[in-house]
Amino acid sequence: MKNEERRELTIGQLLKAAKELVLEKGCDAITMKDIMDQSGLTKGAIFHYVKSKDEIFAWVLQEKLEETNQHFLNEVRQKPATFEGPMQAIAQNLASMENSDDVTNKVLVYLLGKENNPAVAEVLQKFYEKALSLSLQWITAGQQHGVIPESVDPQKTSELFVLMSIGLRVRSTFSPPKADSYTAQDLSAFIAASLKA
Amino acid sequence: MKNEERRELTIGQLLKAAKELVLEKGCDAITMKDIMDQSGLTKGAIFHYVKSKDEIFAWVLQEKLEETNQHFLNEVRQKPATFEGPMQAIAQNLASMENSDDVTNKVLVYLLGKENNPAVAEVLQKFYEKALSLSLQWITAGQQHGVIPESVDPQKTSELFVLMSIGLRVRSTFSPPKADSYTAQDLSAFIAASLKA
Amino acid sequence: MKNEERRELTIGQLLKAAKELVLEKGCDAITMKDIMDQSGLTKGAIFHYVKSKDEIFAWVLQEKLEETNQHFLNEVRQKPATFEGPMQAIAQNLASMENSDDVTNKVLVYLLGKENNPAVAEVLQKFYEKALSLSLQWITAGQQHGVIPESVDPQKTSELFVLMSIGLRVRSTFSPPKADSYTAQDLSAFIAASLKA
Amino acid sequence: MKNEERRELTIGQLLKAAKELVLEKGCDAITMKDIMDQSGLTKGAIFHYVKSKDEIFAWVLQEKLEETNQHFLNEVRQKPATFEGPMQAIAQNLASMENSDDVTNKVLVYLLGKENNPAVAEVLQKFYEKALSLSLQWITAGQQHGVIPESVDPQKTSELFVLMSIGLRVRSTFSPPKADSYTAQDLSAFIAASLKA
DNA sequence: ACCGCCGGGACAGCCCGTTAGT
DNA sequence: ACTAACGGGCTGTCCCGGCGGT
Repeated sequence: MKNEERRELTIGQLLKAAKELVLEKGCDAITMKDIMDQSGLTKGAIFHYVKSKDEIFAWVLQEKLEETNQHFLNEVRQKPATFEGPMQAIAQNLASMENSDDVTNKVLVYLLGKENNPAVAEVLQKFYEKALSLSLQWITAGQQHGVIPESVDPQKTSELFVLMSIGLRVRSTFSPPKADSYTAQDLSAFIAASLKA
Repeated sequence: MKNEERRELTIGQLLKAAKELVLEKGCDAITMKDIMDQSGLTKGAIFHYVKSKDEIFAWVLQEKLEETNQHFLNEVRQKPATFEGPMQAIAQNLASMENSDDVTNKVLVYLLGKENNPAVAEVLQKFYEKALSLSLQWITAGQQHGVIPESVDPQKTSELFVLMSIGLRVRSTFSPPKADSYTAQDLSAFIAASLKA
Repeated sequence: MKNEERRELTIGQLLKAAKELVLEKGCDAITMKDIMDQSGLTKGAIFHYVKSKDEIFAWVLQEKLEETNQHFLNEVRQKPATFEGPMQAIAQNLASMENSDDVTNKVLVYLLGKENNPAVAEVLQKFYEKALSLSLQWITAGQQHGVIPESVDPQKTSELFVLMSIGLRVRSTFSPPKADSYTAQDLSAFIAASLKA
Repeated sequence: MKNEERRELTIGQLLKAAKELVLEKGCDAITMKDIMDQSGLTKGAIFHYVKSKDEIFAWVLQEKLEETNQHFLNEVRQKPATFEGPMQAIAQNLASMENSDDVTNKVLVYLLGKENNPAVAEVLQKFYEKALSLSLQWITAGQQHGVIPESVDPQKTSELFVLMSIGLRVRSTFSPPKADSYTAQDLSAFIAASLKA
């Protein structure tokens, strides 16, 4: 299957170039020419796979989404069912959300302004739902193992967490970290407190 | 001053047209031509006042910001220092944040992707700080009047609220309201609870 | 020969799709993608048979040309050598030439703008010569049977007829039929008169 | 009126470049870059005046149309009301119609394939109607001066002539002149004969 | 031979912003 | 203050070549 390989390779090049450029100059300033130069592909090759420039970024987000998903599935399997184990993973994840150089943050915020594009809207939708679903999984798992009290409403609580995490991501792109900001660490503490109540 | 009047009039037309178009087709799809047609102004006239298209949207956000500010200053002056009075105003405001047809939400999310533009970055910064400042004012005022306990950390708490409100605004633009979503009402309840603790 | 059958089938699909699309949206607006979708063939399959998009239309014209040719050969064989018989066939043919929804007209006019392409030029040439030859055949046949006087110059007369028929075809594509237009019927009368003189 | 001058100048450059290129390589092969290079204008400048590439050619045809019109109005005023005078002008005009290097012929045939474009359709319409109207004017003028018999139907006859002239123009673009072709001269003779009958 | 997918690159037209002019 | 000419970068479309597979 030679074609299959080529396909994977090309898409890999494309996504790699896109991620590099996002860090270098920010989504909005990236042109197709930038992507062509960085990836070594031509316009024809790129548009063979995507329908618009924005769809490239949607793919990047999608990829990140799958990485996170994979990462947490591993976490769940390996770690024993303590409270601190998953909580540490969450804290780590939240930390990346307030990093203004995080590709996911930049791409997410860029795509938010492009909900017109159905492909973008779909990915954003998925992103939101996946975040929700992961959050929900942990809470219910925690309740099953008795480390999170039954009094916690899994649905509402996880939605609250996701809402705040979005706030964190968005803030990272325009607000420089300040001394007295509410940090990811604060949020971790808040979450921990909420789940013990 | 005749010139002053004309100036105000022109800018009024511009902002009015922009807001109408935002509702009609979404920020990203709006072109200068759309704005020209809708406002009746020519390109030269528009660029006489703004430096870029995005600055128009920045102005819209700015305007909304001032409206909100004005509105809440009135609230604070008129209402007595009870807990429920301001809380009602907050709840009302939160409700508009989850309305997917709210101009402020749409413009805010659009501008988030344009932080490259300094003028945009500045307005976003102001927007965030104003929201923070309003939140902070209420909490400290509440504490002074003894309706909010001193145990509440004003700074952190208001940052948490703003973070969540941003999450709410952002979610409105891409996630259709669902039956079991965490709503603005839930958030109001959460805030009320937090401030009584 | 299985291959032979498939070949015919594929080409048939291709031409059928092309003709349908011509009626639907006009030659100029048709893209390869349209043809692919309509015919169910892929690009590779199509380009295996033709060298360029325009060649598809050239084939369509060619096909129409052969149909007409076949039709008139039948006419000539079946009908006795009267004046009215062939004249009726001519009239019928002329009528289709002023139909703005006639595929032949549309394709012909489209190809006229593509004489650069040698394959197209060749088909146009053939088209013109065939029309001329048919016209010539009838006139000389008529003269042999004594229904058309010898005073008529077969060559010049048939060229005149073809010239006018081209005018008719071309006009059909851009001029809506008007009350006082020179119609195909008028042209039939003119031809009849010319051949009796 | 400085702007007016610039406007005229720019449009002049544009049309001149277009006409040169038509002769050089044929309408269909001309790209925007060709026109930009030849005219010295940029894409922005060109598209400020026209909505599409085809509209440039429509303008060329329009210009030619007006030239012809002007030319014949002069003819009509200067020449006395003999039969041979105008007939000579007609013959001259017909001669240019069978010149395969005539810009008008090339542009006309090119535009015929673009009737989809409303701007093109309009110009073609005008072209046809103007040709008709000129023809009609002469015939009726001739009848008033008694050099053309009343038995000639002005409307039908002029339509016939225009139809044939279109045929002549179209043929010029794809059929090389042959020894025994029906020439413009033949057509002149035919017209002369028709108008004396 | 036939067909499908990957890939290339020229091209049109859109769109933002600038500048000369009124 | 306002207008209109102009510049040119950018996206996405489109036709087609060519390899790989059947």
